Parts: sequence; structure tokens; C-alpha cells
Amino acid sequence: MSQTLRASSSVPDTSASAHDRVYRTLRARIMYGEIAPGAALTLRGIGREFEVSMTPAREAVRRLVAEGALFLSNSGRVSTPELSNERIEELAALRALLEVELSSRALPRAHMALIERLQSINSTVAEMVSKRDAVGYIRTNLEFHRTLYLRAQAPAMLAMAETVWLQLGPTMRALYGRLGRTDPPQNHRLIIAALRAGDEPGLRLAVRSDVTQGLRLLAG
Amino acid sequence: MSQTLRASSSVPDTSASAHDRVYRTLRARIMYGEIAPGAALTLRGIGREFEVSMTPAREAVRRLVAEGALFLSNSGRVSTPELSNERIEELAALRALLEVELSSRALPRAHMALIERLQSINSTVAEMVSKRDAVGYIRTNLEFHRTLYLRAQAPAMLAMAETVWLQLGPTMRALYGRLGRTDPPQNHRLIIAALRAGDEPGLRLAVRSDVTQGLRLLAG
DNA sequence: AAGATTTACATGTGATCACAAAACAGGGAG
DNA sequence: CTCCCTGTTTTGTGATCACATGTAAATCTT
Repeated sequence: MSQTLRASSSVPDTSASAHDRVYRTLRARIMYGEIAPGAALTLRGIGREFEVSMTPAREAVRRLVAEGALFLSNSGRVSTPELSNERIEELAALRALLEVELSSRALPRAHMALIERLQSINSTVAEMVSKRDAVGYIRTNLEFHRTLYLRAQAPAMLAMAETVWLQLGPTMRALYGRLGRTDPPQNHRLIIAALRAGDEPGLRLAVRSDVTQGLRLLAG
Repeated sequence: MSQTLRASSSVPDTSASAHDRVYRTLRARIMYGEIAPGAALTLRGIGREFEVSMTPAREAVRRLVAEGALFLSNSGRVSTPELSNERIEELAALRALLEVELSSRALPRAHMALIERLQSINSTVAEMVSKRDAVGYIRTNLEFHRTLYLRAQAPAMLAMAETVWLQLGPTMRALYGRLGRTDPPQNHRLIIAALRAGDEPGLRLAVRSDVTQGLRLLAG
């Protein structure tokens, strides 16, 4: 009953192995802030939830630890990381560095269809903000950025940016939970405007502001 | 006979778990270009070499795959990656992005002792070049960069840079093997001079040049 | 002799087990 | 009430096995 179907579709992304399913699910949970910082995970608990043995659970956890999404204590216990303020600022700087470059590379390839799609996603972001849905906000916000950066045709750079998102996931949840304000996605509108105008310096500035905004309320 | 000694030394960095030892050894081999691009690895082969079972070998390989150091085929076979030219250029751009920032952050903290240490490492680099020792060259060259970037006090950023080095490892070996020329580390001297003068624009330019130099001979 | 087919081997995946160590809870001494 | 000790439970680690699959070698057919 274990090995079901194998790649019935033509796209190669369906790996369909057990540890990959566990990995993807946990990764999404962490990236989108569904797990609080410092929450503990156990291999047997993961195996129980996904109805697999410890082996796939271990591989998924190892992979997430390698990506910085999970913290491994000295005794081998795994938990989602509690980041220090210095670490958060450093990761925010990394976001700025990578995503400014990605947006700059995406700019010449950003046609009208992409801009309309970004606007559509942005309205969903606003909806999530009005509903106070932190997880939904993080998810659609990152979808906004990912959609833009995909046009950069730089998969390695995008993968690095997603790794940073992953490391910030639990912390972002805690942040946007603390910040209950209905902050309209103003920077996103600036990004869209800069894309429309073909204004590269403006785009870089808007992306940098959007990426580093939510992290200011820590150092203060 | 399995569990032998456990942490006889007092330093806490010796995790002493089997998969970590395998991981570290393989990582060093890949990063320093001791394995050619496209070389195949097997879990049982790794286990035989390190005298462990398949389990630690699997975890080490998974971790390296997660970091992009190894390529996982559709059927699960692992091999060191053969990078396309686009991928190499993208990774070089990433090196430039990250390492320019790291050097810039290290500049205000670069005292005399660090500069002398960099000069010492640099003489070893020159020695490796004269001996046509590709692996030794890559190792000491990266040690030069790592020593400088450690002063930036940005561990996440440094980890990302090392991940890029890891992904480029086998390719760098192939590149510097093809390029047999005795290229003196001229850019390194520019870096040291800029550090001494406190010249940040010069430093950024020198690091960017050093990092992207060896990759030009591909696009041509 | 060349191509296709079948057989044999090698390899990755997941499950299960034994073991050591860490976390936990409870009870007793001060 | 607090601290320490001890017994119990939980948890990670590594080894081994069964199985499916992919690869390669060998055999057969034409």
C-alpha cells in the first residue's frame, strides 16, 4: 500500500516519496508561521501524524535543519528556532540583498500579465490583513514576492531567498501576531507602480522598504 | 562494538555522531574540489568507507542534497552536480552579492592582526598556485575569504556564502584544472590594500573582481 | 552480428529493533 | 518550601532487514 502511483502527470515535481511529503508539509507550516518559535517536534510524533515510521520523519527533519528551518539542540531534540534580534536583523538584511537583486532582474521581463497577477494577489493580501489572518497574510505576501521573483529566471537566488523566508517563518508569525494593526500593503503598491513605470531605482527602494519594514519594531 | 568512545575532548564542537563525521568529511571533499562533477556516490559505498551502516550515510547525503552540494536523480541516485553555464553565472553573481556585503561589514573591524593573517594565508595561496595544487589552492583561497568574512559578525550570511562555495566546489576543481596558468593572487593583494587603506568602494570592487574572475572563461 | 528481451545484481526506501542518554516526575531529606 | 536524588518514560541514533525499482549484463532471436 505504500508505493502508490508514480508520476502520472508530466511535471517532474511529484516525487511522491514519503519523506518528501512530510518535508513539504512541515516546510509549509514553518514558512507560513503555523508553528510558534520554540515549539518542540519529535520524530515519533511526526511519524504518528503522517502515518509513517521514524525513518522518513528523520530525513525530513534533517533536511529542514540543514536549511535552518529547525533548530537542533545538543542532545538531538528538534524545535523551531527562537531567533535573537541580531539574527533577525541579519536575515532581514539578507532578504533585502537577495530580493532587491531578484526584483531588479525581474523588471525587464515584467509584462502586463504579471503586473495584473500581482495586483490580484495583492488584493488577497489586503483581504487577509482585514481578516486578521496572520497565516493567510504571510502566505499570500510571500506568494506576491515569489510571483515577481520567478520572472528573474534565477532559481538558485530564489531558492536562497526562500530559505531565508523559511528561517524567519515562526518569527514572522510571532511578529505579525504582536502587530495587530491593519497595515495596508502600501509598499506592494509602490512595487507595482515602479514595475509599471520601469523605474529600477524606485523598484529597488520599494522592495527594500517592504522587506525590512516589519522588522524595525524589534530594535526599537 | 558500535558505540565506541563519546566526546573524550572538552571542546563542544565535536558532535561525534556518525552522520556528522560523514557529513563533514564529504562536505570538505566536495567544497574543495576533490570530487569531479558528475561522480556517483552510493549509500552502501559511503557506509563501507566510513565503517558505518546505511543510516548515517543516508542522513549525511540528504543534508548535502539539501544544501545543493549533491544532485539527486529521479531514481534516487546521488552524484555531484554538473552545473550549466547559466547556473554557474548565477552562483557567481550570488558570491558577488554576498561576499561584497560581507567584506564591507568586515572592513570597520579589520585590524592589523587580521590583515597580517590574510597576508600569511595569501602566501600559502601563491605557493599552492606555483605547485599546481588545485585542491590546495581552492582550500586556501576559501580560507582567505572565510577569515575575512568572519570579522563581519554575520553568521547567517557567511553560511549562505559557504553554501554557494559548496555548490561550486566540483565545478571549481574542473575549472582550475583546465586553467593551468600560474595566476598570482593579484585580486587578493588589492583586497588587502583596500583593507589597509579603509577604502570601502575599492574593497567592494576588489572582492567582486576576485569572486567573478575565474568564471569569465566559460561564457567566452 | 545487431537489436531486443530477459535475467541477475545493485541501490534507494521504509520499517522495526536494541541501546544509550536525556527529560521528567515523584518522593525524601534538609 | 526548596533542593537533590532516583526510578520511569520519552527520545534520538544506528543497525539490520524486506521490498520495489532501476541498471547492467547476458542470453536469445532474427
